[in-house]
Amino acid sequence: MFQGEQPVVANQARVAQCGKPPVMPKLTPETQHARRERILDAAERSFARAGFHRCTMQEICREAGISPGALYVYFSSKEELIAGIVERDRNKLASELAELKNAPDLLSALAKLGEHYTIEEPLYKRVLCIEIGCEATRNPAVGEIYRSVDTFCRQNFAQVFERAREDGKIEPQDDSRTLAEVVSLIGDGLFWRRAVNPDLDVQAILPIIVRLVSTLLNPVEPSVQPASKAAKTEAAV
Amino acid sequence: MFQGEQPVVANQARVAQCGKPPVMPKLTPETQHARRERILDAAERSFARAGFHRCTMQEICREAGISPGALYVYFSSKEELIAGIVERDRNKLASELAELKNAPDLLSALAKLGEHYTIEEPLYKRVLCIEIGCEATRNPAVGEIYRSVDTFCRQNFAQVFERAREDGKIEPQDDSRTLAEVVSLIGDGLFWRRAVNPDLDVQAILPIIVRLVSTLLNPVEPSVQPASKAAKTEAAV
DNA sequence: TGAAACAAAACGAATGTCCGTTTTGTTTGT
DNA sequence: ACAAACAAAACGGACATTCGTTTTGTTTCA
Repeated sequence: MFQGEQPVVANQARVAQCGKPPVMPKLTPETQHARRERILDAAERSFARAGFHRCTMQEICREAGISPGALYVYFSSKEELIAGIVERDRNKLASELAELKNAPDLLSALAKLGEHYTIEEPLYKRVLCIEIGCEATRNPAVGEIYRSVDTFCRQNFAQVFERAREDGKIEPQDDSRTLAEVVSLIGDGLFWRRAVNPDLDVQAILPIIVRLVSTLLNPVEPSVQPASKAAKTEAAV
Repeated sequence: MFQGEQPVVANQARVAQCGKPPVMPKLTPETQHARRERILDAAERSFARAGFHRCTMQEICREAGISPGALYVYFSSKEELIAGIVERDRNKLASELAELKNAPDLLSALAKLGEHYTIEEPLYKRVLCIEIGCEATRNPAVGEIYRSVDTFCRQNFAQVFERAREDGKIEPQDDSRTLAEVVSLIGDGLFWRRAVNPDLDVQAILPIIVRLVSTLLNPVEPSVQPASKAAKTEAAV
C-alpha cells in the first residue's frame, strides 16, 4: 500500500449487503465522504467511551452534532457503523505496518511504531483497538475484516523476515511465519497491556522488548555489514 | 496464597455496593454458595457466547435452568453478576500464577501455564478473558478487580525475578518489575492472539517464546549450577 | 403420626424504560 | 424547482427488573 484512498486489504465482504442500499447520490462525492468521516470520527469517540454495545445512536448523533435521520442517510444501521469504524481503523494499521518493508532498519522502525501506538496515540484510540478485537470474536462481519487485516499484517511481517533470512540475519531453523506470529504477539501484548493498565511505563519496557526481538533477528555478528552469505558465529545464542 | 477458599486478592471494593443487597435466602451457606456457583457457571457460558452486553438475563436463566425471580435472589443486578464472574475468574488466575513461586523450574512452569491457558482451556473461557479485560477498561467495579489482581500478579513475577537475581540469573541492569511487566506482556499477548485467531499454532510459537524469555533469565553460563554469588561473564549481552 | 399451617424458594407474566430505527415534514444545495 | 439532506418526534420491540402466585419443604399441633 502506498498513500491514497484504496484500503490495503480488499473490501471483500463489502460491509453489510443489507437489503436496502443506502440512497447515496446527489451530494458531491467529496463532501459525502467528508460527512461519513465526520460521523465515523464521532462514533469512534463515542464507542471508545462506552463500548460498542452500551453506546446509543443518540449519543453518537449528539457527538456528531446531527440528527438520527441524518445519520441514517450515511449508515443504514448501527452494525454497519461499527463495521465502518473497524474497517477504517484496521486499514490504517495495515498500511502503517506495510511501510515496514521500506524501513532501512527494521528494529528501530518497529520500536518507533510501538512507541507511536502506545504513547502518542490518544487514549480513546487505544481503548477502541481492544474493543475492536473483542468484537471480532463474536461479530462475524467485524471478525472477517479483523482477520483479513491481521492475516495481511502477518504475511507482511513474514516477508520482511524472509528477506532478513536471505541476508543471513535469522536462525535458519526458525520459520518466517512463526517469527511473524511472535512479533504480532508482542505487538498485541503491548497494546493490550497499555490499554488495560494506563500507568504502564512504556519507555521502560520498550528497550527490553527491542532486545528480545533483536535476538530473533541478529544471530549474526553485529557491526559486520551484510556479508551476504551468512557467516555464522560459534557463540551459540 | 495457599489452597483454600479465600481469594488471593482481598475483596477490597466488595462487589457493587448497590443500594439493595440481594435478598439472600435462609439456605445453608454451602448450598447457598453452590447455587451461586451454579449460576455463575451458566452466566460464564452465556456471557462468553454473546458478550456481557448482548447477553440477556433470560438467556442466563435458561442456561442455568432457573427463573429470573430465582436468579435475583442470588444476584441483585446484571452488573453484580458480571462483577461476580470477573472476581471468580481473576482470582483463579492469580492463585495459579502465585504457584510459580514454588516451581523448581520457572521457565518450564511458565511454558506449561501458557500451554494450559491456550490449548487445554475450553474456547469459551479464553474468549471470556478477553471480554473481561475489555470490560475492565470501562466498568469501574470490574476495572478495580481486574487491576488489583493484575498488580498482584506482576508483583509476584517481580518477586520471582528478584530471587533469580540473587542467583545471578539476571542481567544486573534489568529492573525486576520491568521484567515482570515484559513477561506479563508476553503472556497477555499469547492470550490475545489465541482468542482473536483461533487457528493460531501455539505449539509452533511456544518454543520461540520460551527461548525469548530465557534470554532474560539466563545470561549466566548454563550447566554451571548456582555458584551463589553471581560470577559475571565478560561476554556482555 | 399425619395433615394443617407456615415459610422459603422459585416461577413467569407484567411493567416501564430505553434504544435502534422509521416516519413526517422542512430546509438546503445544485 | 426538485430531490437530497436534514431535524424532530414517534414507534415498536427488547430487555432488566418486579411482584403476585405457585410449588416445595418444614414445622406444629392434636
